[in-house]
Amino acid sequence: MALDDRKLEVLRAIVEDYVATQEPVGSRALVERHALGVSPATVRNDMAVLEDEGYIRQPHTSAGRVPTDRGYRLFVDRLSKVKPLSPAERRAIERFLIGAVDLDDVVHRSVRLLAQLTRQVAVVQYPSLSRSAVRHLELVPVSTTRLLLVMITDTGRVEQRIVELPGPTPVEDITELRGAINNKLAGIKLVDTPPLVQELVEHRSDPVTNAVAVVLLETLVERHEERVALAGTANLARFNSLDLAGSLRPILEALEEEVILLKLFDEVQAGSTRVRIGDENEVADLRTTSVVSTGYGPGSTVVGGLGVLGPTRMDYPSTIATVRAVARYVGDLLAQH
Amino acid sequence: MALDDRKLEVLRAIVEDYVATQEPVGSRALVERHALGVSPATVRNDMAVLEDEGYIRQPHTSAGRVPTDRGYRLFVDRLSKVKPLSPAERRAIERFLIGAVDLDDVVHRSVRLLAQLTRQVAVVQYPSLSRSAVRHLELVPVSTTRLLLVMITDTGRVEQRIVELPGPTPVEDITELRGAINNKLAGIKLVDTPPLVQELVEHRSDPVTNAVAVVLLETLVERHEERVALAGTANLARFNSLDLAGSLRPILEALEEEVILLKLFDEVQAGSTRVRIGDENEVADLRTTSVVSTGYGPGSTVVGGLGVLGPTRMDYPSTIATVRAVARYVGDLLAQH
DNA sequence: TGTTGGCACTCGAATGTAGCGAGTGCCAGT
DNA sequence: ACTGGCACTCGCTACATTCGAGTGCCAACA
Repeated sequence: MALDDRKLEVLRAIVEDYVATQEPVGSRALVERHALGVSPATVRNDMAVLEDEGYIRQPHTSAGRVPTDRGYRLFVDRLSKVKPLSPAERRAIERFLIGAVDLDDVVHRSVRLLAQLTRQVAVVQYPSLSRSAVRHLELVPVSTTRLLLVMITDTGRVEQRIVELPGPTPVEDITELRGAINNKLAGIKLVDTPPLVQELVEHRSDPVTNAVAVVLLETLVERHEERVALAGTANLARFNSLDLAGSLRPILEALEEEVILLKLFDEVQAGSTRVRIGDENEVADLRTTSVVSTGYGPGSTVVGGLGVLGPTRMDYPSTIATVRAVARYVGDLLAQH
Repeated sequence: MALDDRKLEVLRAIVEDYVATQEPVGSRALVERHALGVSPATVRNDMAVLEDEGYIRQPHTSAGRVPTDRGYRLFVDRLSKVKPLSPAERRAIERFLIGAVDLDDVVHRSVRLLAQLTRQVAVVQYPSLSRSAVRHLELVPVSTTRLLLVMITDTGRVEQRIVELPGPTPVEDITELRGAINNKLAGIKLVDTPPLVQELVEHRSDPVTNAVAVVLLETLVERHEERVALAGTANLARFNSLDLAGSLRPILEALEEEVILLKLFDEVQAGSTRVRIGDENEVADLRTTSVVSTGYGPGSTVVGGLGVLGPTRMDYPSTIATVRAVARYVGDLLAQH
């Protein structure tokens, strides 16, 4: 049986009320608060259908209805209009991000901002190394047999590693090698660098170049250096006894695993916001939560992801709007920088 | 009335049992589990005295006794011997820390290790900039009017800032300036650098030096760049309903404030472990918790602090032992590096 | 066919009552 | 100074009762 307009309207009303009040919503309350133009009895019939179709359910026999994951999904896909941010929120975003001095600062500020605006857990991925390009590589001698390799990317990220040299090496050699490396790699996307490093090694074939190249390749390739910032875990405690009953601990544990957090941004795209509701999450411990994520970057490119995580019972329209807005601002900021 | 030996013994038994079972302990249970050599009635008399003195209290009239903050304090000061780590724990520490590749890695690994071993919230402060010395300063041109200033400290920490130059500047000038700066500052404790930078500016007095010096001073002086790593917040959820009843949220909030975390390490010293129990904490939101902290650094110097935070009902002897052990290992690691 | 009012029914939450038992404080005896 | 005994307290659990929100169903109606 297809759902007619009124049934959809009923579903929307249920979702909105439940999100607002956090309590199962009954037929009477529904017709009182929403101008549905029909009696409670009619609404009850509609609700029975919605329940058959799996969009809502009853916690107990004599309670009101609560949306299921599937109900939220329908709501997000077809029933909700993205709620535009209030001017106050826009101002808050600008004020908060305007003073950022470097990349670290941008990331920290945005993650806190996001947590504050959505009152949920916020996650911001640092601009992904693999999606950036090399701006500059520096080799700094720290002793006669040790170098510090510093890589700066066009997104402002800085990575450093220690290189152990095979033996004492004059500074001039280092300087020369640095020149060669920069010539080869500057401006190149990180993904495209490894073959160039190989070329370099083959062409020069001396032990120092070799030693540097090994570490350099690690730095360029190793994805495990992807980093994320987290904020607002305290907001989880707000729900403790209700939606997330008892599952708080596993959620906190999951949030401490960088690997898991990175998964949230697996396939992010700029502009398109992704919503994963409850069971749609791959990570088992996060099945009681919803994740709203999107990509960000200068212009329409994507250098990283950001998003928020909260109970499935969240205010999707505002959350989505906020996540998008913050992503756009952060992207702009990176473009200027 | 002074507390005689047996009364102290009773207090110790109460603390140990309560920590182990998490339930108020009564006189009968006490004589059964500990070889006190006296009857429950005698113990009751002792307990009455201990209660008068404020070392223990009764949650309700007909319940057993629970240590107060003051009781824990006495226990920690006079009654507990530091429990040596098990070989398994020592091995775990070594294995966990051995593979660390850089400073970031060391800090991350140790904070996770600490959280895991103590099953509590762990906090590790990055080696404090103010306590380190300059190893090397690098100036990397990223465009004709922009430099990246990279500072490497002897603890392995790397700080970077962007410098906007007053106008296009030839690379040679930059190289020369770098040499001058390094001559002046290499090996100097950060605290002692500002006057030297002043000298440099006065001596050279050109606009480029000026621009660099401004940023350099910021980097050298600004304490707000102190950073901390956090792990094990999920462990807080274990206590939720019991010790920390309801206060979980404010605690999580406090833990998100770097400023507050840094306060935990305000006056840390190497070797001496500091224990702050309940009310002894300055931060109001942490009054239901205890903090065990110590300093670490190569040799007997201190470059940062680390510690754990948990409910006042914690296993102090093991926690203290673990915190100390990890601090020592991390210190050693920094010494090698 | 869709909508409505009415009504019996269900069941969770709240409230009240009673008994149990762990634990105490006190006291008299050794 | 210690101990056994005893009356007393009071939180906890179990059980019974009530209350009411909310439902499903049905017959009536447009």
